[in-house]
Amino acid sequence: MLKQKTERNTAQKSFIFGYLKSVKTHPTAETVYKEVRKKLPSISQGTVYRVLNTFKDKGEIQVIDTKNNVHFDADISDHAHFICENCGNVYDVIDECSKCGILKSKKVKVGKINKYQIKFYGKCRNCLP
Amino acid sequence: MLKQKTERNTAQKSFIFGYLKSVKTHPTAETVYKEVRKKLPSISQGTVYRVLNTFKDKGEIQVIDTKNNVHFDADISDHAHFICENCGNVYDVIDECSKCGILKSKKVKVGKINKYQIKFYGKCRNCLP
DNA sequence: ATTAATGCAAAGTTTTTGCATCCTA
DNA sequence: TAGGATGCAAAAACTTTGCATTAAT
Repeated sequence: MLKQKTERNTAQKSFIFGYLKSVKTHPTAETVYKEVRKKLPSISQGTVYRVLNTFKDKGEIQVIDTKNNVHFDADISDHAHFICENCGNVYDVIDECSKCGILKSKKVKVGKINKYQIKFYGKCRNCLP
Repeated sequence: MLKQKTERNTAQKSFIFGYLKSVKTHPTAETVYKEVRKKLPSISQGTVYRVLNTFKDKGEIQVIDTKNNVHFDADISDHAHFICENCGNVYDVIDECSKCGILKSKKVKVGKINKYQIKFYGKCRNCLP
């Protein structure tokens, strides 16, 4: 019988997850590192990457890849993002997609859908002329 | 008056674009390199990356980021992908989303949509039990 | 002939990882 | 006090870039 690893709570994990939960800005790993380091100066980049990957693998956070960066989001509800092609900011656009039947039914021909992510690209209101 | 750069046609560009157009498998940069090299043994990785980026910037191909890889797709119509969480394969699921009014209207509150990309995650039929 | 594009290799960027140490349970 | 997690730094992985050369127009 294999021994079960028991996960431990650490300040690093708490601060990282707490920070991600507190913002709606979809920060990058580097931003997470910089922000968390303000409260926990000893934290290392390696730990930030390790913890973010662990959360991702457990499905507790989701990842949004854009042209230039990898963003993290502690809101794991199926939802959409709007990525400004000008400034690169990532915005939530949850409501606008809630009526799509296809997404709700979660069935497609190629397989069984577990989750989905929609990305809209365009110019955000800050960057429109 | 500034001089206008005129783009030139090269075998490298033709083979890369032709290969991307010929497949429905959403290959990675490395796969593009390996495949094109079969026909054009002298091509370099740097050129592959440079050409792929140029096509991307011109909007002639699109990029699909997944957990483990960056995939390229010469089909630039707004469409959805299904990413198998088991084998990592990327499939097109165009038809299933064509009825979503939100996507068609291309308007959201945060800005003006130029294009969109939907990613479904799950297990493909090959990987279902 | 010009000069855009390539091949090559070096450099840059981002992320992962080995290991000694620390600290949670 | 056992072993999971961290900090550190080195390494890996991936992508970009400078430059001499090639080749498209």
